[in-house]
Amino acid sequence: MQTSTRDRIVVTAARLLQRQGYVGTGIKQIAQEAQATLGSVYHFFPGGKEAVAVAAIEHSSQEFAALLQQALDSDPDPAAAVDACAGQLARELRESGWTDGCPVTAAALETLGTDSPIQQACAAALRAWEQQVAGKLLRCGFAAGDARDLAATVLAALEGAEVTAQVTRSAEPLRTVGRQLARLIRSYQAPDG
Amino acid sequence: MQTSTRDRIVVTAARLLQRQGYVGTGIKQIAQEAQATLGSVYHFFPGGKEAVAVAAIEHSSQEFAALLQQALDSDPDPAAAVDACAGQLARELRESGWTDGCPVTAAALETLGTDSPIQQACAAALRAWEQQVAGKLLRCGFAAGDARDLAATVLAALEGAEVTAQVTRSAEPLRTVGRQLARLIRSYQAPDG
DNA sequence: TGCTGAGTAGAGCGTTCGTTCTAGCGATGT
DNA sequence: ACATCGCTAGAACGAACGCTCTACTCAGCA
Repeated sequence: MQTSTRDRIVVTAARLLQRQGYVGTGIKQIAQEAQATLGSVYHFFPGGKEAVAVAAIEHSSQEFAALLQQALDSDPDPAAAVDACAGQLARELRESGWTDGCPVTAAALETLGTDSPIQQACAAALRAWEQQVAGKLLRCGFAAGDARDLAATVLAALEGAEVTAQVTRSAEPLRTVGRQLARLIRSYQAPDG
Repeated sequence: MQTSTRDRIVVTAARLLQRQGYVGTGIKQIAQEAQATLGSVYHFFPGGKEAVAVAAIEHSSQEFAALLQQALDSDPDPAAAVDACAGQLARELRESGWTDGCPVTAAALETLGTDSPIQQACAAALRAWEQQVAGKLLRCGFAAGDARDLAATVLAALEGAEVTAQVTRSAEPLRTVGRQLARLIRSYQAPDG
């Protein structure tokens, strides 16, 4: 067995959470698709379903952070990098049949009223990704305030575009938003920025 | 009894769907909170839970369309109108304790893989809202292509900002995105647009 | 007075949920 | 050889799920 049972549970749970949300994903389904048994799940995660979900979200958070960093580093120009990032999201979304969107949105929306650790994990993921974008902008010479505002906008727009793309089963929203975000970023680099 | 039983079911289902998603909302909960009985629900909606959800989403779609139109009409300048729209969303979100976000996102994300009527209702709602924004831009003299791209970006960004605002329990993402969207729109009105 | 049909009321169906439980496996240490 | 321990395996629990079903109320009408 190449991967450990625990890892298989986390990875499987992450994928299912991404596609079906928290309530829509059952512990038994996770165990079955991870080729583990119920006993194993509760052995590694005595905290039950919620603990599995938190571990899965943290896994997804780091996994996407790596992809995001790679896309941001792909071009020295931040506007082009953000556009590339949107393109990357569009490509992966299409390849997955429009099912694998943002790995935390679905779970986050379902646990909003509560102050569950799931919600906190999702918030932490969003904050970390935003920091990555802001860091790229800072390194490119943007003012701190501009970098913060732009990073928040970039992340929100990409998030929304991904949802729209999933619902309409089209890559166009992501492509369009990528172009518009690039334009917005460049507007700060213009002479009268 | 002022409102009809059917209307109470639809309105209650819409609110619950918005907050808890499709899977997280039970038929019995809808019936209870709507002060109706299970028999009444299945009397008015022989299609069961799915039919209730579709009716609720269509209701939410029209309700939000009215609010959106009102915000868009509040200012002749499209950039200011979009910013006002973001502000309006931020205000309502805070007043609801960060629970009442986009009325279709949660339900849409849960039914993505499927081709259920719920997913189609959500897609129709998004398309209708985008058309409203595009219409405003067209009326303000924007080129058709620009209006379409901007409308898609505005809607995606607002959608994403609302999710971010809900997860972080802060109005700032919506305020920031509103300002940045206004800037983006104005960049098309500049002399070298 | 009795019929009809819309709407109300809720018991109960089979299924699935998250969780707990006991039993057992195989590798390791002594 | 034996005990220990990490892990696997799945039966079983109570609760909740969506849905079906029968019984009931009550207004309208001849």
